[in-house]
Amino acid sequence: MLDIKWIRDNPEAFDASQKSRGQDVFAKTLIDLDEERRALLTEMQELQALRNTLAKEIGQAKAKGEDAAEVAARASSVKTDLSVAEASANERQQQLQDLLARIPNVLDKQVPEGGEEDATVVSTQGQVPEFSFEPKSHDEIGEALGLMDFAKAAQISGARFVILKGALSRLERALGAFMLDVHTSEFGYQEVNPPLLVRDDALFGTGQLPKFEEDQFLTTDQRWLIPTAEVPLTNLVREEVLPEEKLPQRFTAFTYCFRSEAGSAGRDTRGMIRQHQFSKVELVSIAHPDESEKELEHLTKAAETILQRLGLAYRKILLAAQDTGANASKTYDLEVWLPSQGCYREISSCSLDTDYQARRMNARWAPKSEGKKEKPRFVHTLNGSGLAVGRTLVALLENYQNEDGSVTLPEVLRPYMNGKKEITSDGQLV
RNA sequence: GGAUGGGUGGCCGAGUGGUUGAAGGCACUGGUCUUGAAAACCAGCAGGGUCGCAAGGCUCUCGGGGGUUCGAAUCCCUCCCCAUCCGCCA
Repeated sequence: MLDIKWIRDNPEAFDASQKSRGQDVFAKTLIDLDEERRALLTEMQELQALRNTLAKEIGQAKAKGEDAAEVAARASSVKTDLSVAEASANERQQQLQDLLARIPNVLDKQVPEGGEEDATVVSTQGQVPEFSFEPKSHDEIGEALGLMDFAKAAQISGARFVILKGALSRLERALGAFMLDVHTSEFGYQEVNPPLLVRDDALFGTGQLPKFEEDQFLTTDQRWLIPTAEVPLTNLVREEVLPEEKLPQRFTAFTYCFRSEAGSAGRDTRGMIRQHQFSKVELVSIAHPDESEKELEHLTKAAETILQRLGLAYRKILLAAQDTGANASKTYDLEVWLPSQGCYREISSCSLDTDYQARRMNARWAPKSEGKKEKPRFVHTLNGSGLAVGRTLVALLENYQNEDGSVTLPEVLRPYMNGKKEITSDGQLV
């Protein structure tokens, strides 16, 4: 959520950002609406003041035992006017709120113009593997191992589900544990095991509601399956006022995520790239506004470290305007090399959301300053995948596959795989 | 799911229709005292909105929303949350 006052003071900056994003709401609409709202508000408040004065008079008169009938009659008519004024002020207020709730964050100045093709490649790391044979796709490998079953998953749950078994099931668990260990022991994140079902307010707080309702799964009791652990993790600070010295707060969680994938019909239909349910290790930082830029680098580095340790080739890109999510002022994507597709595919998305989410969930911090007492201010929130576990498994299978169909396990994972080095072509761990 | 009791400022807690945005305490900030610290004492200390150059004014907020009333933290309705007991259950 943006601050209407900020928009009032910076209409050009707001419009420039909206234009870059390809949005069609501009400052003038909002400012006009806000002006009307404020006029109505003033009117309403004057009537409230009058009401309060008269009510006090009545109270005083009664205390002295005097007759207050005349004042009471006046008060009664004020009451009628007031209810009309309140109704129109509230209506305008609601209109403005509804509009603001759907407006995306203001883009950082560094964000390049354009769409998907216009991302800036920040760095490219690791060695793209060369194969002396035609590399297979992860789903071919997994099915050949007998450890990945899309057909049965479809029978049980429908399209966009998968069943992992044996070594692959274990591999997913190992990856989650490995990632959590790195983040908690090396990057200062606290491991959290959050709820996977959340209320409207939580989703509103992180910005999935009201605009992206159709991407979520809603349960029969009006709770939502989390599309990412970003939702419960960021909401950990909702309605809090954190002391300055407690910043930054860093949280990580290994959870399942659920997405309806409405509107992505036909995309990534094969394999486990795009599923209704997938596991992810999420990173969330709650930061001081002056430190948030730096915190984004810290968070992204944590995610990159996983890729590096796993020996996967990847690149880091800065998303262009139209590809940057509504919450974010700036987003880095990490893309991992997938031999079967011969290209880099998103495996992590690390965003600085500035105070956009904090405003929605009223998450603040109290500045600590000598002598002077300052008002609480909104924190900055950041989130990133560190990493998408399902896609990491995909990348491992493809990048570490051997010609005979076996898959070598990277060194760092072996302690998490009972010391085993390889998944053999018949699906055994050895 | 049933029953009961609760939700008040950063925290604890008083307050059951009338100048109560709210006693008291803790925490915090400043000061006095002290070589320094502690203690003691004095003072300050909620947030949002809106008007105003400012000083400051007005207004809203006692879990959320709605209602009764000239006037609501206090009465009514509804929803949410917490606690305890019973039932059910991984």
